[in-house]
Amino acid sequence: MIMATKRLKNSKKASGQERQAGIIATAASLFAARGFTGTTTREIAKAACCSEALVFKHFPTKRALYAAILAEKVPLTELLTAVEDAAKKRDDRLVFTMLASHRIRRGADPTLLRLLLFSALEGHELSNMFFKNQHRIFYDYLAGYIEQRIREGAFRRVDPLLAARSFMGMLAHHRLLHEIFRVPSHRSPEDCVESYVNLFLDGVQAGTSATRKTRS
Amino acid sequence: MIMATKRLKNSKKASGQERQAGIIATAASLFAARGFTGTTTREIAKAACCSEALVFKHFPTKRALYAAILAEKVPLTELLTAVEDAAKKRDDRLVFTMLASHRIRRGADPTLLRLLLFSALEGHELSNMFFKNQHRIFYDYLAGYIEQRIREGAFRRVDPLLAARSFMGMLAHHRLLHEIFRVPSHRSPEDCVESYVNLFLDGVQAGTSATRKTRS
DNA sequence: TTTTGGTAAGTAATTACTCACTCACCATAT
DNA sequence: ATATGGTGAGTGAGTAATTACTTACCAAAA
Repeated sequence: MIMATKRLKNSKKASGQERQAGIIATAASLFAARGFTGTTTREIAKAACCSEALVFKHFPTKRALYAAILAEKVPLTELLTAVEDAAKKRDDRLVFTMLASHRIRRGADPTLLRLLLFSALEGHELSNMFFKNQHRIFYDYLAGYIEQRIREGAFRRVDPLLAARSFMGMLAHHRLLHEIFRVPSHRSPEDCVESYVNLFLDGVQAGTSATRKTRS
Repeated sequence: MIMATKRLKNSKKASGQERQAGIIATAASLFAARGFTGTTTREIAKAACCSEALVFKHFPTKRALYAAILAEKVPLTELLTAVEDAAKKRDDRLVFTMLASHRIRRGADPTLLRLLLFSALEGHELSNMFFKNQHRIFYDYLAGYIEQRIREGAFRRVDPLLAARSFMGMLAHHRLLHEIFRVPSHRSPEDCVESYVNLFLDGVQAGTSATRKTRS
């Protein structure tokens, strides 16, 4: 999880932007591993293979470096356009499976989840924005989709926001168990995704005319 | 959340046990609020209305004090016997509603949840035990109940453990949103509990002969 | 030569933890 | 009644190490 940014021995200097990006990446994994108060600027410098002074040349304070990390946007356009495509075809199963697979997959990196939780627990001011970009965007989108499917009669009349949160809750809890609490899994990620999607879709489709694909 | 242990002005000394319990309670709320590395022994002493030296008379190190907090058991017998009662009557709705209401309720104290998350993120050795006592006990019990109901034909053939985690995931996510990320709620706790229980029961009862109580 | 990338060696403040030391209280011997 | 000595509760003033951050300076490009 923590890895030093190796620098080539013969190239003495890196460009300013490279260095800055390197420091951000290195610090992000340290903050994710140990939290804000648990990480020292000395550790960051050492892991980034430079002096503490250089870190402070790029970022006025430790908090500013932390804020720069939280403010970084994760590109999600690829996933969202693919989901949008499935949504247009009204392929409920695919929509939910894609979202679930994006969160639950083999070798998932717990860094962002840990950053998210640490920032919220430690009460950083940018925590809310980070939460919105990383998490809320999913269940807000999902709530919109569910609302539409209810109007179309494909789902029963549930509270769309609560239903979306329920589904995201299953996924978040799953990640919490395995990535944070280190609970060993007795099923493959794909099996888990399928189970969660089945459970949820059966819940929202109960009593409607929607056909459920049978499982083996 | 954080409150100093007030001592009466005329009674100069407290008994050893009282002091120890007071320090534990005070430190627990501080650790929950700011984490282990984010809390100083000076703050703990000040909040407990005594000197730092006295804190170290009771606990050899800061970590030992933290460990004493995590090792404390929360009495859950009252809830579990009540749930056991509903389980005997095969009142599925009541079983799930009681468990959900215990987690989601007005004025719920986020202290234990914060301690749980902080201890896991910061990687304390006792974190697993704390997790087991605080959380795992619920979904392990629930998994057993679900397994039984499947055998009885009341629930469809789902993976009991995954199903139990799904339900607990809805609740954990709900608490995370409101108690940690401070997302305002648009529904009452009771409404949320009802929605979650309905959604879940419809999911596991789909295709069985189980009757679902209609909602307004 | 000026700008840029980089650092060694500081600083004052804070950290967990220790030590030498009171003080109140209480049973018992005088 | 009162002096005696023991004990547990409690603390002020430290300690060495670590913290975030600064200053003065250097070397290699441009």
